[in-house]
Amino acid sequence: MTKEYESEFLNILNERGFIHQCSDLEGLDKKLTEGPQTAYVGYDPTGPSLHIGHLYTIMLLHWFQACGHKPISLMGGGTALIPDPTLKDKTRPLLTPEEINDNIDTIKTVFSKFVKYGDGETDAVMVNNYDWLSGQNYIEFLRTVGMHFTINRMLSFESVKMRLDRELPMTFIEFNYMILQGYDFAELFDRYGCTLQMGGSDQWGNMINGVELGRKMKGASLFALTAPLLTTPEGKKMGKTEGGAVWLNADMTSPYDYYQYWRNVDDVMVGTLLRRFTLLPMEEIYKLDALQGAEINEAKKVLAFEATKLCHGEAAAIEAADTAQKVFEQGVVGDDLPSITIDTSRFDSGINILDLFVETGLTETKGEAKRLVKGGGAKLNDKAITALDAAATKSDLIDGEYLKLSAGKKKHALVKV
RNA sequence: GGUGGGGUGGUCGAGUGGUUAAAGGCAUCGGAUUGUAACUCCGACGACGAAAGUCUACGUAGGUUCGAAUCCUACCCCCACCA
Repeated sequence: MTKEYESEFLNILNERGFIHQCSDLEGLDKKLTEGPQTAYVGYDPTGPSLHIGHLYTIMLLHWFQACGHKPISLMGGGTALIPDPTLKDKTRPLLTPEEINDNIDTIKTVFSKFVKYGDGETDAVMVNNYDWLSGQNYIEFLRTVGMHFTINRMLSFESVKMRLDRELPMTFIEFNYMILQGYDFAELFDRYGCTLQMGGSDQWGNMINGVELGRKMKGASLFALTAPLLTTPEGKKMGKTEGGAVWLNADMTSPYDYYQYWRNVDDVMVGTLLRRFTLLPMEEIYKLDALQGAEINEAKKVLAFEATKLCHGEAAAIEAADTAQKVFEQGVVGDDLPSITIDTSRFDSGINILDLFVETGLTETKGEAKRLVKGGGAKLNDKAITALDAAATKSDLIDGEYLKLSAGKKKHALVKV
């Protein structure tokens, strides 16, 4: 394949499908060949963990570092205090600083799996914009930063226009979001000589503000680069599953569930996902992407394994793959299934099967468990449960050690004594 | 501040005194099919209960009524126009 760009970084991004928009591709390309650069991606800690939807920008940071540059992960501890109006038709409820700090703490642990932090020249750093936003003096801020923004231009941004066009309310606090985000870029330029901001394509408007502000305030030549948002063929956002988001923190989405998420993606997404979320060489990806029909399952296994390995480590990925193989291909019990442990004495009078479904987390409520039984999707040791008042007894224990409960064909859990 | 409109289940959106746990769509969950895919079809879809049934729910709080999401009062919030 011919190289389209001078810089290794852009070539990698290009062949892996990460380039959507750029403020100045040629200029950036040139800049990247001049030596180590610094780039950042901002994350709003509005949830307790990052999910798959954030992953592709983390990959951007990964590749950036892999190409000999310095990545910055910016925690929006300050901007999270301000609701981001982008692509939303309602104002997000305000978070408290405590909630935000808790979120940052759990989010932090994820990043170190994808980028290397430290004090070296190309080691990543993590910063929190609360540090420079919280102490801002309103009048001073308006004079130094506010002067550079015209309302005319702000009104033309998609995020604002959409609200106005649809006659939905947009509050003043939301209106300020883009200014603060723009200011981050200028600040990071000062602090780290950071000249590139990367992000999802939904952030384009916000990012462009940073580029312009940096030029106006600092005379800096800054770049913005966005990656296309991931959507399913039907245009739905990826990263959601029955239980909600697929989280990157292991205690919120287990490595096994994480593996299963990738294992079950839509056929047509496999190639795209392999490019974006694995580190496999491109030749290998081309090969996998060329598979047809049922063979695509092999590509999905590779995808699931590689993605899990990247996020949770090789050992966890092997275990998840092993369990999946046992459960789905051999029909035996895998070690990595979710499990609970209960006291043997509870078997003496039999345990209500519906309670067990709730306790294992396979269903949220007993009502849901009941529906499952009625619909024929509830199984105990792979045998369908037909009675709503069924009870599990000691004789149901396999090898006297455990029970296997299933909700549908794909969700299983173990009850151990 | 004034006038008018509006706040319904995860979401969108019907419903203006009883048969309304509340139409319909979407989302979700199961089943059939299949490749642990997509499409399609079928079923389920407030909680508790084996069931009968009980409880909770239509912005909040009271009230009228045998009976209210539906009527009245106050309050909160949103929208539009006016000031």
